[in-house]
Amino acid sequence: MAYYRPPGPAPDPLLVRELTHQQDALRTRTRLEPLAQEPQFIAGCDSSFPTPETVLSVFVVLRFPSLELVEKVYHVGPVTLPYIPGLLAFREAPNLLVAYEKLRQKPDIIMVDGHGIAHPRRMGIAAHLGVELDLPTFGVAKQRLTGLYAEPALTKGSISPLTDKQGALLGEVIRSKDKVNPLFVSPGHRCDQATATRLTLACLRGYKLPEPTRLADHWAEEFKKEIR
DNA sequence: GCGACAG
DNA sequence: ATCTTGTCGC
Repeated sequence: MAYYRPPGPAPDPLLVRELTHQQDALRTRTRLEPLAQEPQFIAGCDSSFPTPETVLSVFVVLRFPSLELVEKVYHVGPVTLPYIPGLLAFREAPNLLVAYEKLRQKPDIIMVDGHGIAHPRRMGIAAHLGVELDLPTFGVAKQRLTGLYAEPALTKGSISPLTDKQGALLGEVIRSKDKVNPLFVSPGHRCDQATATRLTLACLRGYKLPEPTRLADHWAEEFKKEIR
């Protein structure tokens, strides 16, 4: 666990202010609603950094609900921003969008690794990507960014709400496997909590991570070897 | 003022 | 995210 973080270079306050504004503008375009129809294809995506200055973005598409891998693509580009809590999307989304365009089989919904509305300004990378692609998205994160919750029971399938200080629902904390740290699931764009949670559970195959994210992670590792 | 802080 | 060995528990 990251109890202590070594002090990194202080991000430019003017840049942070500007990006925060852009984030608020994007937020006005988000829509939380149930899926129009059951998905036939669900995508997973992941970002990794082969070197400090290059980002490798991966997209995988699985047939739903069989979860068989249909397609996998990647794109390597330059890193343009350091990691800043709350502004993750500005660092990873640009390159992810390029990778997305390489997909021949477009998905009906995307499971993003990171948060959806469970974000300080309700605009985590899942919501951000959803708006820019105008496609349904939801986030599945391994760590909490914001919100309060009670530890869910240690058995697979246990769920407890993630809320803000006023009690509004931000997402759900889900135990995806017995006795492993829970996942933080929240809707991004054109999706609601029930859908995000239902699809996450439907994508579990005995591992902590649901298949879209797990396979995206796996292929990111493979592609990393391939590009050297 | 102090602590928290996705990937 | 990334670096990086052995080790504890189911």
